[in-house]
Amino acid sequence: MEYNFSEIEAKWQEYWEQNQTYKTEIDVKKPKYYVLDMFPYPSGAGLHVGHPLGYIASDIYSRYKRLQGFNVLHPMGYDAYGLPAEQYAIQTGQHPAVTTAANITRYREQLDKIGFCYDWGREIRTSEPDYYHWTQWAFIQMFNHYFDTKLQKAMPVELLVQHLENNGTNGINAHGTEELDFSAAEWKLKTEKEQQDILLNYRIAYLADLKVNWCPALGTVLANDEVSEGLSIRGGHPVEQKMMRQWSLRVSAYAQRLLDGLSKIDWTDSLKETQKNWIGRSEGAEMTFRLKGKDVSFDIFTTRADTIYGVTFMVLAPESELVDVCTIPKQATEVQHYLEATKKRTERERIADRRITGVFTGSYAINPVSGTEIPVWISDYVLAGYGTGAIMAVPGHDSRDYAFARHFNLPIIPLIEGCDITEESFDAKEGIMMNSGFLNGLTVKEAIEKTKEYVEETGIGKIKVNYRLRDAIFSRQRYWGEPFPVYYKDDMPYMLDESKLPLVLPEVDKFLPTEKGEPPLGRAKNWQTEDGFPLELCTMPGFAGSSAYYLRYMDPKNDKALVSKEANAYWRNVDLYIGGTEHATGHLIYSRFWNKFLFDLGLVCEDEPFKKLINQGMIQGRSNFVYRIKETAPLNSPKGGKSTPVFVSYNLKDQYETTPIHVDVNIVYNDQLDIERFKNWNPEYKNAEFILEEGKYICGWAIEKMSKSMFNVVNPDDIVEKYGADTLRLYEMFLGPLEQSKPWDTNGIDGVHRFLKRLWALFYKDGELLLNNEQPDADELKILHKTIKKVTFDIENFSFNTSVSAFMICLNELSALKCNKRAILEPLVILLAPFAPHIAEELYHILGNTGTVFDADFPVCNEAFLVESTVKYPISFNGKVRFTLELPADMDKAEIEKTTLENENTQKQLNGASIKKVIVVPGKIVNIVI
RNA sequence: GCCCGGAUGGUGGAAUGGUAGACACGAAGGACUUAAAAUCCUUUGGCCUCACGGCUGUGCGGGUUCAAGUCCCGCUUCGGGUACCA
Repeated sequence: MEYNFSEIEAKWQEYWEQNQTYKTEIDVKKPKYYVLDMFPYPSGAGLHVGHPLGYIASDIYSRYKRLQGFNVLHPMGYDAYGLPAEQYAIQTGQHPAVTTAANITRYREQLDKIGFCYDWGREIRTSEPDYYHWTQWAFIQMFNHYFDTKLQKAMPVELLVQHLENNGTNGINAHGTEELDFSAAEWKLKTEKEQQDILLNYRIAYLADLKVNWCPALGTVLANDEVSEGLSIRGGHPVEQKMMRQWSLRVSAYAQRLLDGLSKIDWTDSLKETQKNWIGRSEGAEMTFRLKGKDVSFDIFTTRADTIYGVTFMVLAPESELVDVCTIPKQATEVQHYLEATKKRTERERIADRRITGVFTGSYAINPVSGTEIPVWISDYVLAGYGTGAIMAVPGHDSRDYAFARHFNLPIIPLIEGCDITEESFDAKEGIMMNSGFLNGLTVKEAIEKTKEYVEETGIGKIKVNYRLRDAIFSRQRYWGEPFPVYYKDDMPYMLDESKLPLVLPEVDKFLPTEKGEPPLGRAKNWQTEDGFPLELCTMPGFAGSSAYYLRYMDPKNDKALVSKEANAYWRNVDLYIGGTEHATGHLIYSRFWNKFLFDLGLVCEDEPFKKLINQGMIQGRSNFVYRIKETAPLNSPKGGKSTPVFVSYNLKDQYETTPIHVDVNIVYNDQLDIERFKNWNPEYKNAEFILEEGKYICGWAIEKMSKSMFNVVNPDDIVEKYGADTLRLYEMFLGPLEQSKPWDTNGIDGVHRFLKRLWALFYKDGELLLNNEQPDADELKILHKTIKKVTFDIENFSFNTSVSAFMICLNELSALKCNKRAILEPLVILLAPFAPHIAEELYHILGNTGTVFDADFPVCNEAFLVESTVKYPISFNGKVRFTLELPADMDKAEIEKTTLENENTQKQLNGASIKKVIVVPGKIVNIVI
């Protein structure tokens, strides 16, 4: 019997489905373990060989945990809303629901071939009404809550209304967009519309006029994490700043908790660091500056209050409300010109061209500490969105201020003894203060503390913590997303009653904005409530559906709640989450925020959604090249030339002038081109000629991104077809450490395929079953248990590449011993089952078992079999190993030293030299220093 | 600029401070075969040597240590993240 992988794999995949092997239910008798993959957006291109990397790793871990007796939740679903399907719909008129469904079918086929242990009974799709019901529901809760800064948690808005009725804004602890100030009496005098407008300032989901990232090409607003360097992440279209009334989520209120939570979770340091930077906590002081000659004062934020004596000018952001106040009539025209010029520059232009620009307002502020008068300027290097939109400029010790001062010839004062500021500012927080009044002689660190105290005591300011984290803009002017459960009355937003959920996405005739420029939902017929109030026209962004999907998997069919109390109490949170780093500042922040919000409401029992997180590395492509000799370019080329292209093999190409051309990696084997297939690959090369080396055409190669245009995309289906799913799974793991980025190179897959064939050969040879029931000897037991120990350790550490090599070593050793013993092979098969489930099932049955191998117990290492009676000591001289010496394992240090020194090889090496020192590490090494 | 990772044979990669290159690919040689595939065996970091063996070697330069790919300091370089964040 041969190793017929296609037959075996089809057979077991069918068995698993028929027997519901991976169906998961709550079982309080067993400990739970929740393994989650980041669910995919089902794109039209299907899966390439890089996509399943993380899925294979999580699948191995899930199966391993199950074999160890855990009740493992391992679900999968689809992030089904998204821009590409809608862009495609705009171009073709094809409804995004149709293309999305087709893509999902394709994904499912591809995933099924790899043999994953997902419980497909729990599948979710974010675009299904019974799923987005709960996305809409969560939004309503966010609208109905505010963030209490003292309790550091979400509280019902009714409590806030009570407070406003009794005390106005006095003593209020609500995180707000703006600081408001009114009395209880004033509150009561306001109209309902005015009151609603004020409440929007505090709600966690709120509507506000914001400066947003507007992408004209996509016709929508984008969140900060969807924009990079002024271009949209999806599609790379230019993004501009625009004021718009938009829904937002008050993520910034949770900044401190999002930061604190990082210390409780097992994520990589680099990912935590990325989130820390994104949250961007900075401690400093907010100080008040008075304007000279006017009864106006304004606040600035600084982390370097200690440099207050070095302030030589102030700078306002162009968008700041203070611009009007500060600008004197004489400067008005100039300021106006500057503001207009700034407005015209897009974010992208500002990044590309960092000119120093600015304009003087004509006003002077007064330094609250030194009393000095300092000019107030306007410049776009100060951002309206951070701090107070105004800064005190200390050119001596801030490089941006320095550049500005140099450009406009403003004074620069050094504040640190001995610092050189002739060429650049001295930004480091070190040294002894000077020119700084009461701070002179202190170190910078002392000065920072002293200034803080001073600021608090004198009341010229207060200690303040600022965060870089912005609220998440939640409106998208697109069709293919969750509708908001929102209607408008008198221009104010109101939530639909929860009984009206889900609010189903309506049909539209086209997926484009209306003539009036409204979002596509403006085309929907009867898009209004029963009472005739208009419904919201925007839809929710991509991250809406992915923020709480891990909760829904716990209880996917529940139509009363997102997740039942008992399902949540059992499954709690994700024990292991595997996915890419690209979600570090998007999904992984939003999910944590969303979960914390639900936690505050008492709806989920864990404060953090993902306990342990592993980022699998990117699989890069490995492209192949052929080299066309230049003068053999096609006839229609400007240079003319021969009509038949001539290609020269890699190692001979330097003898010619050549053009490298990407060639499909699927017609290249071990860098050798299949010439016949190449000729058929592109009609242009039908009659091509080849200059070969040693009868072969060898291709060049390069590591590039895996993409269609580079012809380096490898489809997992092709690999499964040719080698089987088990080989694919083993090979993906064998490529290298899970977290490292590495190129896919199909060369080398033969190694793991041979491994499986040789494993098979321990059971069958020439159609004869070799399996026997003989007692294993000590050597065989040692090989087995050594492997159990190594593989268990490696799985626990997610070092799957080394576990595959441990299996290979084990097999090499067993093959050498011609071991066909059941007592050895049966545990080995179970050990291998998480990695290569199909062949393991088959062999498990050949061993005479029934049912599934995944109901077996994972083998446990018995250390007794690993005990060695002797140790081979490397004997080194001055650190260089010269020979080895086999000594009894229980020999003590003194004895080892004595035996070593008496050894004739030692005497030979010493050659009469005197010994300075002998280091003996029992069980390890002997080093003789001469 | 700042933060985080890397850098080891022709290639992917192993290596709790203790014999660097496990395991695999590729390559070379051999066996089997009419031939090919498949399979099996041998060799495979570099240099010197018929050989025994020796020298050298983990991006570069220092250091700590009996002993450094591994720890420390200073660079080079590649990848990722992030940015007029005051």
